Amino acid sequence: MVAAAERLFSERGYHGVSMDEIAAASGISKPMLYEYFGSKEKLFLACVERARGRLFEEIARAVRGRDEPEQALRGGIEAFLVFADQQRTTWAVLFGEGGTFDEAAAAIRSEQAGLIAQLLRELPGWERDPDAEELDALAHIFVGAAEAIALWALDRPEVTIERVAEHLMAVLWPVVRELPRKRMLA
Amino acid sequence: MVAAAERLFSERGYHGVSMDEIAAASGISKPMLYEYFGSKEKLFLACVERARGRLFEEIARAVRGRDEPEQALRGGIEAFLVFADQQRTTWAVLFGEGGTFDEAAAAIRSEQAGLIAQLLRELPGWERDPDAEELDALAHIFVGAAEAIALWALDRPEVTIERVAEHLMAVLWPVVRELPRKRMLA
Amino acid sequence: MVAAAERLFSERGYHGVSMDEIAAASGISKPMLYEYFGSKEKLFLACVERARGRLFEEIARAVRGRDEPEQALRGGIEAFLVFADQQRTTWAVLFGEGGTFDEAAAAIRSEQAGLIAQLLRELPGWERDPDAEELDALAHIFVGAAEAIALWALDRPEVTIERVAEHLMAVLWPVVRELPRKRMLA
Amino acid sequence: MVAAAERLFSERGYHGVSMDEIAAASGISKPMLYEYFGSKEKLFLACVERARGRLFEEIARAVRGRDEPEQALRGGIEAFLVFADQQRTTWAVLFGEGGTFDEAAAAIRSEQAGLIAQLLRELPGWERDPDAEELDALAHIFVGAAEAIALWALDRPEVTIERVAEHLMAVLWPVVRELPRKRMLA
DNA sequence: AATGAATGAGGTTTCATTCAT
DNA sequence: TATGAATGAAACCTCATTCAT
Repeated sequence: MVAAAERLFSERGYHGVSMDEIAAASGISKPMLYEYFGSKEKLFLACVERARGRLFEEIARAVRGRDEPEQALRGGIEAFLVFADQQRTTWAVLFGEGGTFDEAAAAIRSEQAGLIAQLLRELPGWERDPDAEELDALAHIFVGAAEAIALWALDRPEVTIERVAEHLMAVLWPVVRELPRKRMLA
Repeated sequence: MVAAAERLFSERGYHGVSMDEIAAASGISKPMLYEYFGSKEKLFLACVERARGRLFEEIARAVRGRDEPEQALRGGIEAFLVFADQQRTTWAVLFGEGGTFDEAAAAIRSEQAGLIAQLLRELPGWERDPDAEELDALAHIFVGAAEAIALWALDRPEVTIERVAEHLMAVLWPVVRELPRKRMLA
Repeated sequence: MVAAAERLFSERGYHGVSMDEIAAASGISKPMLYEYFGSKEKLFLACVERARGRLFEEIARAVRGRDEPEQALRGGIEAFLVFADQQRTTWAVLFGEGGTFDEAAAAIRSEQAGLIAQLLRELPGWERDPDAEELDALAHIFVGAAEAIALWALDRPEVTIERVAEHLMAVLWPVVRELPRKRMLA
Repeated sequence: MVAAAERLFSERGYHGVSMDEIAAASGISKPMLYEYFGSKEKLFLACVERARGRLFEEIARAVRGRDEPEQALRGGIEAFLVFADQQRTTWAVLFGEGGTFDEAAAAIRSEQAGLIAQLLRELPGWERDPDAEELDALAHIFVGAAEAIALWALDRPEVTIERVAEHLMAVLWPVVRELPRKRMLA
């Protein structure tokens, strides 16, 4: 039922869709939308939450299925790329609405980065204590890089998803490989 | 005159600002805004263009002022971080409006990545022919990573901008250093 | 069961309360409200009727309990003041809804004034035939004066209800005392 | 321009009139109403204010034109009665909206009673210091009595306005006449 | 007998945009 | 050239009211 809203939002943005349209596309009436979600903002957040849940699941599954860190990283990247294809607009709204969704946006970013940081922490062969700030910053960088390359790929349908993943791997893998061994900050 | 609009947009987003407010903040009347810009969309694009110009200038100046590639990279990163502090919302709107600004967004991304790619091309000591797609993809990754770390830094006022730059350097510098020497894709 | 509705209406006015709220506060479901009362208007009228009944009872009891007219008047005034404390909003709605409740409002006013007029008629020592119009007009004046002083008292919690009653007595008692003896109109 | 709104409100109550209707009746468009008044509540308050101003003027003129207190009182009463004929609904809304207009209602009541109290204070021949609370309470009683008899008169077109005024005089004049001479509270 | 779920209609408010001056 | 005044359209939201169970 929230699927229709999610599709519309991701296609035309938060302000590009009216509650009337969502109601029509959902096959229910507007007051029902309000009965269930309370407001347009909350409905949007429900869509975000749903998308976020799927994203996490898929990344986690892709990562935990592989034993080698390199394969795990590549798997996670590919899962993310597949996903980002659909949710570009939704996320840009979430992070760019100028105050309206700041709280939710921060929460999502935190959680997303938390997942990445956790994965980094679970790398085999740590020879030093992982530094929390370092892992956090890296996680955010990874996510930003992944989002950017996903966007880049959108404009280049001729580039396969595997090749896109390789571009990203070329940047991230050296970092991941060296991370357990030596501190990266001067 | 467009400065007021730029400030408002970057603070509260495209839909968070009305033409009335912009007119009031600019000290001119609404019909004048329409005389000069034609529509709200075009006014917004003018703001984006102006911001883009400044960003390019500042990054270019920061980069070209240093001889060592490592210092140049760091300088560019810092210039970007300073800038991103103010334009976060504007850019998210630009890239997330669901169709409205897609053309302009693509143009900006292209140009921005073009600048980075050009800088990479100008690295000293290339031992091979630079691959256009590779440079382009890297450039986008760099920009995405920089945007992400900038956002991360916004929530952590206790982290100095130099330290933020170092986190990013830790990821980007190895790539830049090795880039002229060997192809990164398998 | 209608008690909940009466409380809500008297607190927030006719339009300030929704049928949803009344149903929730009553512990029954909305369709039951409609089964029992038919419409919001009829439910409101039922509340008014209930309140009116209590008011009459209480005034009548207060008045008939005393033998001396002065004590009876004071008793009635105090009973009214206590009551008006709670029903202010309800009554204002009843009399001010612009057509919706005019019929019921007129009926209530009539009956209320009829009670007062009857009490005046029962004063001891009439030395002339009571004039119907005169009694009716006086009754309305008494009610209006009582409502006004009740409202005045609401804003002044430091004034005791006895003192409020005395203010009103100072105006009404001379009239009541002289009424049976001589015609008041020129 | 606010006249149309005042008429509609006084005929059908606050909730009985929509902004659409007011705009249509005023010959202007809805956004203009909002430009001028900001909200429906504020528009309603503007109507009340306008009516209040007229009421005060008319009462003051009627009262100050006569030298004898008895004539002054009668004049004020008649002015009020004429006025109340039109504003019944408006005022009932003002005083019965359950919180929305409480502040304005209190202000109006205060001012209205203040005017009456001042007139009482200006009675000739005070033989004691006027007691503020007493005057205030009396003023409110007077207003309430006047409103009630005005309402009563509405249902009885056969009763002339002069006769209505006499009914009220019969209650109020003895009080006014004795007021300067002796304290009325025990 | 009783209700969760549903809705048509209408409310206030705002906005981008344009005349008339 | 410049603007105060104006508006059509549409947004979000709520409510009294009714089915299907």
